[in-house]
Amino acid sequence: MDEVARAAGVSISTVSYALSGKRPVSVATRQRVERAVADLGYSPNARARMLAARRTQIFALTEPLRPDTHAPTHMAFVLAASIAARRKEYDILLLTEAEASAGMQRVADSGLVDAILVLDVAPNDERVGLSRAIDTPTVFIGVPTDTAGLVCVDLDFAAATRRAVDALADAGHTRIGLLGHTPEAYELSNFPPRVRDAFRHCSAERGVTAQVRIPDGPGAASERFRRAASDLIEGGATGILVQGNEEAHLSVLAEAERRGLRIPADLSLLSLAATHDTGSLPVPLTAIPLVPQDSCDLAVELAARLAAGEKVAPGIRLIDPLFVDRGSIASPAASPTRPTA
Amino acid sequence: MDEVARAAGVSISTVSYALSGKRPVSVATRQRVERAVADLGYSPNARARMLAARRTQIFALTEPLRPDTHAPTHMAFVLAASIAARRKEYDILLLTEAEASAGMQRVADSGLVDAILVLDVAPNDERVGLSRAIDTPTVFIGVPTDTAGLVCVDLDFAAATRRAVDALADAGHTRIGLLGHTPEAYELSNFPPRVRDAFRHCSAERGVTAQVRIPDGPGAASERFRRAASDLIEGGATGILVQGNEEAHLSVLAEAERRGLRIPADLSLLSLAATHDTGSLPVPLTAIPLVPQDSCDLAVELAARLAAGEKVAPGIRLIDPLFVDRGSIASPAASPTRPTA
DNA sequence: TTGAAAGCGCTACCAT
DNA sequence: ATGGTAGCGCTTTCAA
Repeated sequence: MDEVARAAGVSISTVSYALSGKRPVSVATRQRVERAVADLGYSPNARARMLAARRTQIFALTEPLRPDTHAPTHMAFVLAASIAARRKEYDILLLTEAEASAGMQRVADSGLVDAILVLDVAPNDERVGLSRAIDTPTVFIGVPTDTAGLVCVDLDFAAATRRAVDALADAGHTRIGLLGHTPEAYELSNFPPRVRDAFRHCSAERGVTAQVRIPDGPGAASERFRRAASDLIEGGATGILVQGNEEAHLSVLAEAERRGLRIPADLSLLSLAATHDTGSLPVPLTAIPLVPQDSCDLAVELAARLAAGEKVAPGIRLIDPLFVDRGSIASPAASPTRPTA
Repeated sequence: MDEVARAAGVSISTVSYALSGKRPVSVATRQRVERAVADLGYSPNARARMLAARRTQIFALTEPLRPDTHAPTHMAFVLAASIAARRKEYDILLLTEAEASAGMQRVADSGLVDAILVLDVAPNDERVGLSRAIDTPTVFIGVPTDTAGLVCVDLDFAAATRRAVDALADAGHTRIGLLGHTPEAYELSNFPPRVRDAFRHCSAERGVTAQVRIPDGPGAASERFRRAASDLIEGGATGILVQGNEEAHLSVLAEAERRGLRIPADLSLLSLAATHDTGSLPVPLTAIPLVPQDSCDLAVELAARLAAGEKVAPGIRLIDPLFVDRGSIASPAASPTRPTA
């Protein structure tokens, strides 16, 4: 930087200001600095900047990354967070230690990062308590049980579920089903219970009969999904809300095909809170998707503000659900007799 | 740190040495320092340490993360790299920008990281040229076409393939098949061609008839895999080397079941270079796996040495393949007439 | 609009 | 075995 200053015939502080723009610099001077920078191939030293500015321009992203987690979904969130962060001149440091708290504590204590983004939030997440104990601002992508004092971001699952129930009820369905998540997901993840409860609640309000079927029992995952879908259809459901990953969706479609049910003529389907592309399935599905980029954009926005020292009111920021119509919902078949396998 | 020094009644440099261990410190002093550290809840400032020590204890991990990449595999490598790095006191900074080179250039120029790990290496990867132009040490996990001057780490695919061919040939198979990767993988990834060529070469050497079948044509991925397996069996292959992800493996097993072929009595199967657990498939498969942790451990080891200023000879470090016998290989059925669908 | 200089909080060299 | 101290390469306050 010293060399740049000499080459441009200005002081070192003027170079700093010319580059950061934190102080007005005359056009002539700025150009001389820019030329010197280009000529010398100068680029500022991140380490020195970090120490002097007291910020690293790095966010930590904590994600336990258990072996059983659904990789594509997590990858989507990591990618989305990374993209959002770069837009605001931040880099992402990955924290994947077995004990999620250890890494968080470490980067907080050492001042290695300006803020922490918490992914894959469990209802009773150990990182919740820790975030209250450290000085580094923390933003949760997902909503744990106890949110006191926390900054959380998530899809508005209640609104999404209501919208989904309404879509089926509006089309005339009176018996609707929810294909649930796996039993474990109700323990480890934060939103499945919220969706289930909202589903029951909204269905009651709309006066439609609601069934929830969890994919459990023996067999491979696809078999459990298929069986769950089968049970819902047997139970009289003419419209089903499908949750889960691509495999779950494919299994439901496979079961419909097995029974010779056309979509949406014989069976209405709506994908709820999926992160994969439900438009490229064998039968494109109308969907209320969970868009990682939306959550991550907002989370990064809040993290950046907190890192800049701005006050951000604790609380839960819910993202409005998006409704993507792909024509997989219709009125239930007029005839009560429907073809079965 | 100043406070700790005063509390312990020593100089600030002694505190530094007591904590880093870079200079012998008497037991008594060390204990006084440790007490002071504990009492004051002191933890060293990472930013200051970075500037003074001229290293950040951070490795960049560049991974394009295209939407079409197989998420579970990439995730496995990211996790493995993270674990390996933490063992050596390094953190991982994720670089996933669309133009992989931009991020690499940036962290190199600013001195933000001590070394760069390159994942998902394409045969003609743009990061190869860049790595030669920057000062930051770089380690490739995968082998590009032009490796001059590079430090690369990878599974010894040639040895793995030879071992696989030998296993089938030793069991008495005279017609063996290779279930190839998808056509795109041969362009974007670096090892599929190596395996294919080694397969043909080794088969010729062993005097066994080799068929390679690429899963292409219409239909879903699983359908293409199934068809490829079917073609190999129709072609007379009594032993098949299975590559690819879990779906590919499942498809081959499904096709075998469809034809009523028992494994290994009627058909021998060997999984080659898979990153998922081939022991938990419906039929556990004998395998020569690709173990992300092995590659990442070695890569991190080399990166750490380079970061420490040690000389590391450029070149390709190949990892010895592991052979995991799960009993899915047997002698080919004595009778030339085998049941077919 | 610009410059001078005091840090930022450590590391590591030079002493003793 | 320990202490003093000069940087590391920036940012930012205070002055002009």
